[in-house]
Amino acid sequence: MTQHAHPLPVEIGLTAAIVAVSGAAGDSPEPTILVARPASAISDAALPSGPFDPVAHRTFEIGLRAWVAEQTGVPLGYVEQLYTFGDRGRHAQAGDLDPHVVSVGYLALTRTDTTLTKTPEAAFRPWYAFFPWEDWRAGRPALLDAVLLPRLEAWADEETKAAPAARLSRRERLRILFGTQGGRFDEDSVLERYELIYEAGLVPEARRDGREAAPAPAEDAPLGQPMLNDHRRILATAMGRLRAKMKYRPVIFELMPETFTLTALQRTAEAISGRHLHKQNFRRLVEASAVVEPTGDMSHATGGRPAALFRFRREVLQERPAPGLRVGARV
Amino acid sequence: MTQHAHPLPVEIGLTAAIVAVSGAAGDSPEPTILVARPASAISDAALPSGPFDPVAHRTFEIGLRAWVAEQTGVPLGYVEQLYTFGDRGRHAQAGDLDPHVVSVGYLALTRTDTTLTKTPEAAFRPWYAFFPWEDWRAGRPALLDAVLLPRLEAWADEETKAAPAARLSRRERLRILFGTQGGRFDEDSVLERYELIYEAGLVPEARRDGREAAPAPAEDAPLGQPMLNDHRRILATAMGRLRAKMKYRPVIFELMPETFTLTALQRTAEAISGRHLHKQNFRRLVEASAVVEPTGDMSHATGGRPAALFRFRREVLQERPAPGLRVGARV
DNA sequence: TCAAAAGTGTTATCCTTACACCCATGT
DNA sequence: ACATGGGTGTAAGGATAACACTTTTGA
Repeated sequence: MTQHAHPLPVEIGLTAAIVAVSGAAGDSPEPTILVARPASAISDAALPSGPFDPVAHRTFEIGLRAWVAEQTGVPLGYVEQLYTFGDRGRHAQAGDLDPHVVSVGYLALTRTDTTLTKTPEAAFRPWYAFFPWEDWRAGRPALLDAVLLPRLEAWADEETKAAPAARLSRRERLRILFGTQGGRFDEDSVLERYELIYEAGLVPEARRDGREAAPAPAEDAPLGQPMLNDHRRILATAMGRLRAKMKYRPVIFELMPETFTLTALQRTAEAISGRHLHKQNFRRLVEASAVVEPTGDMSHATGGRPAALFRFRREVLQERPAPGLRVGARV
Repeated sequence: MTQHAHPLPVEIGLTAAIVAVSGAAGDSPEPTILVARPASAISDAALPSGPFDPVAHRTFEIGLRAWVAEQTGVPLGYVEQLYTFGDRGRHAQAGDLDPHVVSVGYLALTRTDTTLTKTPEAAFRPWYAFFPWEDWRAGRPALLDAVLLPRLEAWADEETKAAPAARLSRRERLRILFGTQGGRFDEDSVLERYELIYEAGLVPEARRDGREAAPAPAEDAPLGQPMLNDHRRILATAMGRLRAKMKYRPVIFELMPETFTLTALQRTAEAISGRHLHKQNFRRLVEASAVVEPTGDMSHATGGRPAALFRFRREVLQERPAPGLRVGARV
């Protein structure tokens, strides 16, 4: 009940999931994430991460913006704190890792995904490279039925043979999170799905973490590219948060160019949410919410009939409490 | 881009907003919050807070549960991380406060609000004592029009005289957050409202923080009881999060006794959300969502016709992805 | 002239909100 | 008998989801 009785100093690291959309002006945009060391044969990709210096910077966010600007040159727009991780891996033995590191995860959005001049070893990579099962734009990902679900089902079967769970059964969680057995696939639950997969021991991160190997060896077909430490968990948190946030805040425009066509906006919304959206309903929704206004110009770069260009109406921030794109249509 | 280049040790404090509902079985439940030093003439109330020992505890949550159990004897049910505060007051000068303290805020729910044996100096106090403008159960709080809004309007007027804001104008934020000028009062935006009031310098916390005094001296009619440091901000975060969470997760049952009447459930939902709910719609909603089941027993303690007793159906967790009480009715 | 993409009009359904009335018990 | 709270049926309105077709350009 006392305030900080024993001084137990730890080190604070700020880890950022910096998201951009490549080709947001065009027809096939891809959400990308800034990684420090692009995955190679020898090392996993890592999110950019830096120490927090409480003397130099008054707040985390100021500190974050400072080192990101300094080290990568990427100008951050929207920034939001995600979660603070204090654990050294859920199944690590005491002393396994340095227990004196706490990392505060952040989601940041930027429009710049042009080549980075300052850090050649950092690059924007498509986020679905790390989460292939989250991309449903072209329908149900083949990976799901071919690899992921069979392994998860096997893992769920395991439980039935052993002790029945006190809480939610594995099979029920599978159904709720992946929409098996007639359930819906809720695209916002990125983190929960990753944690299930992690628990099942199907990603290398889990095995690094001291967890027993999964029934099927996952080496031969990695389920998405692994990342350093718990960085993929932070990215999953960021993806889920962005997908959810997009529906009630106009954050998507932080990722769009100044002007854009409605189709480009739809493709970007689809790229982030990982779903295909219904064209007419999307347009009606956008029109009804009055979040954009026509510039009067036309884009002739579309290949077919020229498209009207629009811009974000900043005034909506002052008009409506929740001016997001409440995309809901399944198809 | 490097991982934790310079060791800059800081101390981690865990601060918990521990919520219970007093009289959840009865007709006039009140949401309460555990405070360490009940507000007296000489000192502000404080949320229970303890240090995080990274050696003893693997995760924050384990550490939190440990010291809460040890020091207060309150058994925590649902626990959720809220936010990590790294700043030493938004307007403090460098060196003002110890910059080496970072506090991780938590929301925790408990059913126990019986007298605490272990810590006589801790007590559950109604949360609306700290946020009187958030209680709309008996209609629009008188405090709003009598005290709060006039001062906020004065603060908004100030701006018009000075430079116009680059972003949202004060008046617009007022309208959006407090529902002035025909807007809606969104009960989830507890934190945003508190931050506006704080920015306007209307709470003692803001003045402690080096902010200039508000136009009207706030001493004579304090706007809710102040708290130590930024604890009222943490409580505001907790209230907003609980109000929002209640709508898509069955967290309310963490605050209810094992069996309860539908009216008791409604009164509890009202107590938390701060709104009056429509009886028939609430009941239909509860029935449709199938989150409760009748026990078969009746409660004769109501004063009128006996009421059927219900219990939470834990199975809904396994059936529906978002089994909350989507209360939406205005009246 | 035709491919390729932009853009629109309409209807069915469900969910939300609001309405007013009857019921069972204790005093 | 009557006060007190428990409990229900139904209809209006709006939002959402699904439907297929016309228009305009570049090649």
